[in-house]
Amino acid sequence: MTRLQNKRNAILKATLELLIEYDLQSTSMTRIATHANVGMGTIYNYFESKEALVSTLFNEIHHAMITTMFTNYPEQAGIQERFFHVWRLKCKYFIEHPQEFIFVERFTASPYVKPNIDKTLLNTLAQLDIMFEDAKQQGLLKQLPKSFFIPIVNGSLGALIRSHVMGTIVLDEDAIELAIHACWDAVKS
Amino acid sequence: MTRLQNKRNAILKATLELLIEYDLQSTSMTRIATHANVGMGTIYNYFESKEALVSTLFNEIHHAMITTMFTNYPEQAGIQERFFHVWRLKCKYFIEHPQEFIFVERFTASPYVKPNIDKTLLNTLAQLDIMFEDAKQQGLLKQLPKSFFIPIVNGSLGALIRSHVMGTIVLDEDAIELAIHACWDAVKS
Amino acid sequence: MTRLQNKRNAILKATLELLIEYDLQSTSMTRIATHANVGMGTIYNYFESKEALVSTLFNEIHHAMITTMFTNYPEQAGIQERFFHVWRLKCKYFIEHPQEFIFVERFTASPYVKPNIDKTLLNTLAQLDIMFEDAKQQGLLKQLPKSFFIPIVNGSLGALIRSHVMGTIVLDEDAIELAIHACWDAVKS
Amino acid sequence: MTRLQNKRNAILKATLELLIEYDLQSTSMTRIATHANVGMGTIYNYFESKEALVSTLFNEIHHAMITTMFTNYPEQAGIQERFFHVWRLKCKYFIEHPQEFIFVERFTASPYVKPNIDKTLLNTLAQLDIMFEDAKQQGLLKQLPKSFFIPIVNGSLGALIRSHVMGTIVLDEDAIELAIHACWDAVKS
DNA sequence: AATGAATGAGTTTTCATTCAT
DNA sequence: TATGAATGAAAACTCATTCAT
Repeated sequence: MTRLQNKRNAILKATLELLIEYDLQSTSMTRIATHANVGMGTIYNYFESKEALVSTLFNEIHHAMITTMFTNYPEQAGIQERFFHVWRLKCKYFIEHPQEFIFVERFTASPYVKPNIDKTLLNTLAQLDIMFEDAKQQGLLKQLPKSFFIPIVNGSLGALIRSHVMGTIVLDEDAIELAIHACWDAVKS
Repeated sequence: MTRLQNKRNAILKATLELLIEYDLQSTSMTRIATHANVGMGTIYNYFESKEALVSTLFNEIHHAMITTMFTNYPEQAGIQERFFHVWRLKCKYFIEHPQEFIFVERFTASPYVKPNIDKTLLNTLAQLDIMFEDAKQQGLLKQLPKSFFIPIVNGSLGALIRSHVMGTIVLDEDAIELAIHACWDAVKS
Repeated sequence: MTRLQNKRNAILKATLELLIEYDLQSTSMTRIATHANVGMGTIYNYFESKEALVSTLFNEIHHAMITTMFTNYPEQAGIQERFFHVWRLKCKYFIEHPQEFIFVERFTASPYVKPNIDKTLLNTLAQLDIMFEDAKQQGLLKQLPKSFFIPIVNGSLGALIRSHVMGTIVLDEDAIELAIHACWDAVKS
Repeated sequence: MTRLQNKRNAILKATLELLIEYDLQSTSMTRIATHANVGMGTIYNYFESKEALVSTLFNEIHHAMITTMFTNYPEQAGIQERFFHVWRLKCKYFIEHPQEFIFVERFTASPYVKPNIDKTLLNTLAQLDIMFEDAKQQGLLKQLPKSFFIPIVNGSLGALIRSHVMGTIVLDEDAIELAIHACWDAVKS
């Protein structure tokens, strides 16, 4: 079983590494197999098709990111503490996994990947809504529709992570705190 | 010449329309030609290759967006007026051109397109730096490296535009003002 | 147009020639293309898929055979004359086109080909029913269900043609007449 | 040994069942193994290759059919009795084994199967020649080359069996007798 | 300039067969 | 013996590009 998981993981890793550097079309199955040190046909023992492989990779990263964001989530703490917790972990996750960030950015909203968000994930994500709802109740937020807040925060931080990954800024721990603070200022009343 | 431009434009339009719905690989040159009501070989009278076609489309949209952003730019006005001017126009441009937005989002950072930012464009964009520099001089900005500000603002607004285009929020004129205001709060000290 | 038909015909001819000698699976599209003196992709300009190509070949031969059988069909003549006319022409058609015979035999009832019998063909074939119906009315036939007669005749003649094509018998014009006579004896009361 | 034979038979049965419904190429070894409730590699303990498996199946059915045809063969009886005996049993065999009929029809004359008619079988089949020779001696047959008679009879009956298996006619015991009678009329002088 | 049939390199995918367990 | 994951050769098919008209 360990061996099997190794093959599967090697294939996913190879796919990730190739796709952040090359085109989808020039990242051929043969190339992936070679890069993963695996026979070509082996990929098809683990994934139905190239599309399924790329989609699986996408969904696994997405899942890992969200799971990370809510690790040790202080459900009972104050708004700001919850706010900072979630986005701090998101930033850290992608700064530690820059390839995953590039990949997810590139394939979000691509017609090629079939997103597969399961119930567990949706339940987890519901915490964000609860947080913003609580914040609204306490009059902490700007007079904007609720659905505006996540894009505002996510958008800024995503763009900063991209800049960091591209090397145009350095997003260390201090900078992350300042950045999240800026996002908080953006949404707070 | 008008006829020729018509063909060229028809090809670009067809490419845009197909690429926001379909994959790069499944958007074949034949399909583009058919959709543009043009012979297959005709595309090659206007564009060197598929890559050149897609890159041209990308760069023309990019160019149009930036040109729009700085139309009637009040170079001598106050910081906030300049700040709002630029991003208001960006929002409006993409809300009026949702297909262009989707396309640009999808192909920014794709290894397939070759961005071609010319001098004029760079000069125009330099105005943003000037604005943030002026703002910093006047002590209006947070204590963050200068290169943080554009991602913060651009990221938020981009995400909001995406939400609007996807139909999860409505970004009308009032909402745009509020959103830019939020971004200003994010960067202001 | 002539050129185009030539390519199409060359492809069909090559497919026929290869399929009577080799397996379906070892008759690759590349092999067909080479044999037809045509580029590989060209096949796909004329046929949707390998399956479509083989099915088309099958249906065209089938069509040609039936059309041949009813050429100058003496609709008003006596039963025997009509009977001999049809089967004599079928025998002659396949003796002149042995490859077509082998191919049709091999792919009749194969799950691979999709038979496509159009209305015209069905109307033509209805003549057989009419003939046997007339014969029955005149009390010329054995006391057997009507649907037995065609298999009886067709089966015998088909097997004889196969033997001829395989070289174990010689089915010349005289032998054809004798064979059809035998078939007539089989069905006549 | 019984267990082993069971596996072998399960594999042959699975092959038969799949091949009458699906293509040779889409009837993969994996599919056969799954259908036979047997491990993939197990097939190769009993058969050298896919080709050997299919050929074996073909030859075993062929063997069974011929053996059946000559069970209790009344070597000393009159021509007609022998004639009816043989073909009656062939009809019955295939009506009781419709899958075998479809399979044999499909793979007779396929370049894929390697027919393997052993001496015993040939000796058995020689009885047919003897019967027709005797008939000829007694002046019972038409003035046709001897090699014409078997195709005439076999062809008709095969076509009738096919019609029965396809459901377009019903070939019950009475109909079989009438059909063989028709064949006798075809060959008799 | 406009066209689209022809092309074959390059891609995804299948599947018979092997072999370590 | 029985197994089925691993393999890669070989297949079908796509599609950017060319070029004769």
